[in-house]
Amino acid sequence: MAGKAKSGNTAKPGKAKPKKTKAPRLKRAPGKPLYAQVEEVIRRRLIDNYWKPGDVLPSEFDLARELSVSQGTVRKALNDMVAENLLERRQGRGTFVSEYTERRALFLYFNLIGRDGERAMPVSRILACEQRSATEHERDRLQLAPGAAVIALHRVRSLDDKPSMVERLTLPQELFPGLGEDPKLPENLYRYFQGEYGITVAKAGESVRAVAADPLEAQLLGVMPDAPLLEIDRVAVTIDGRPVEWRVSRCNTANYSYVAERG
Amino acid sequence: MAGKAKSGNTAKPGKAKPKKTKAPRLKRAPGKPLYAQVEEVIRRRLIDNYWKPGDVLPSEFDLARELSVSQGTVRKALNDMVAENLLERRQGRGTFVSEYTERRALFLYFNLIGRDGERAMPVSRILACEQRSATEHERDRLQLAPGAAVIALHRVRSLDDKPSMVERLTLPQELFPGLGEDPKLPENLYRYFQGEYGITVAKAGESVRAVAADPLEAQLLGVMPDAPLLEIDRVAVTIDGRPVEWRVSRCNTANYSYVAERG
DNA sequence: TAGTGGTCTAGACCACCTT
DNA sequence: AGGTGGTCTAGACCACTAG
Repeated sequence: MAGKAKSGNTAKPGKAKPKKTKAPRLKRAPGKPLYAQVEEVIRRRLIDNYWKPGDVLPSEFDLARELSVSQGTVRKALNDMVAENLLERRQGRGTFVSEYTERRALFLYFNLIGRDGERAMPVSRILACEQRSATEHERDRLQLAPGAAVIALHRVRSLDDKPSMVERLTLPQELFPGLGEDPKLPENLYRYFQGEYGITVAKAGESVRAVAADPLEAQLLGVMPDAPLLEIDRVAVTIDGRPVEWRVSRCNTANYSYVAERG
Repeated sequence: MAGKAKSGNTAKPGKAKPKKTKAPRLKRAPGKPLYAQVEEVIRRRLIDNYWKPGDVLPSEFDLARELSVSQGTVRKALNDMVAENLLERRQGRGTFVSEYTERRALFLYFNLIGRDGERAMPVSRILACEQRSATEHERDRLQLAPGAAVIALHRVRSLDDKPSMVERLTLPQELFPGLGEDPKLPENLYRYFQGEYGITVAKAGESVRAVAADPLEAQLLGVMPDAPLLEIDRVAVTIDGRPVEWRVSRCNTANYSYVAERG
């Protein structure tokens, strides 16, 4: 998965199916419950891109037969993975691998909402894109080896036509070869990562602070220097926990606020 | 539940058990699944304080017999409520109503962490406490009728002995009679609400912005006026969705940051 | 009509905790 | 030893979606 991928497999997988990690014939005992083993098998196939976002999985009965467990055990495993947002189930249709729909991207990974409670889709303008050695801080956040290369993006995002966020993204160069060459990147980056590089972002940790706008940010966002900005520091990781993106956003929260649910 | 309660029933309920909303003998059909009806019964008993935080529930079999459903249906209902943080299950022990332990309070409702990743317990000092008519904004947040009275608290909270947050809390006076008279309130307010007033906070919604410190805040926190502060606006609600506390915290995030998980 | 997931049941056995 | 929740199975029926 490291080479010079970039295939563009948004729709049909053709016939070159990636490896299916063989049918394991699960047996109980090893300390782990059966349903956990079922989850591991399915998770592995998601990681290996054997099943891709949008794909439909075999039915509960088929999976149960393949893995030599009961349908109820498969059901528990699938429902657990639904709770993790990895799968979606639709009655009468089947079980699907979660996709990065606009709605989902907005709801899961874009948490600025307006005074009216509406989420607005941002519009981005790239200011700079370079490829260079990772700084120590970047290596730390992305778990990279010394000397590793990164792609660094700098962009401004507007909400309702008003520049509202300044973002700096750092990506491991090894995982995203050629990404910087594309002058226009789509707004839904995580879907692009999945479609172009087979990299699926499964979750992200965010830490938020208040900071003062530096002169450049102030100019870009049309605020006074030292105006308060909300800084969102996010590391996005794949299903297997590898960090694949570090993003620091500085937002003018005069008209928008960052939301979270607790409990 | 409105009177002049304040009983102090932290441990034993004595013999004056609150009403148990009778055994309903559930039957399938009304559009709602059986397990959802089981959840409603249990939820109602939590709301009515028939079962209080720390109490142990009857076993799955006993509940199943009482409600005339199968043990598996009760199990699904209980597990759903565990996912909502309302219940906790311990193998070999039983099913318990969630308590506001220090750990739980910190983990669920205190989301400032230090650079080292540690959560510190804050120490509060009350600056003012008054009882007055709710403003329009307060009535809106707490869903109060015009003319309703509120208790307004103003306090400073320190982390590692350094004043780090200025908080304004607004509580419906009707729900917390006599609260202002207690000169020293405990650090874990939500446990106090439960123990003294029988009011259980089940979840909270937060919205976060960056703001500039006003002169008073700057003085209290030892920062320059207009320094950037993180404003956390939280409304806490009970199990049945009634808002019971509005809290606005303004935090110096020079040494702490607000964390959230996404996905 | 056939196939899917959703609900519900009944029963077996295991792992853990208490006594 | 007895009781609790945790796992696993097998089978029935329902609700929804599709062709």
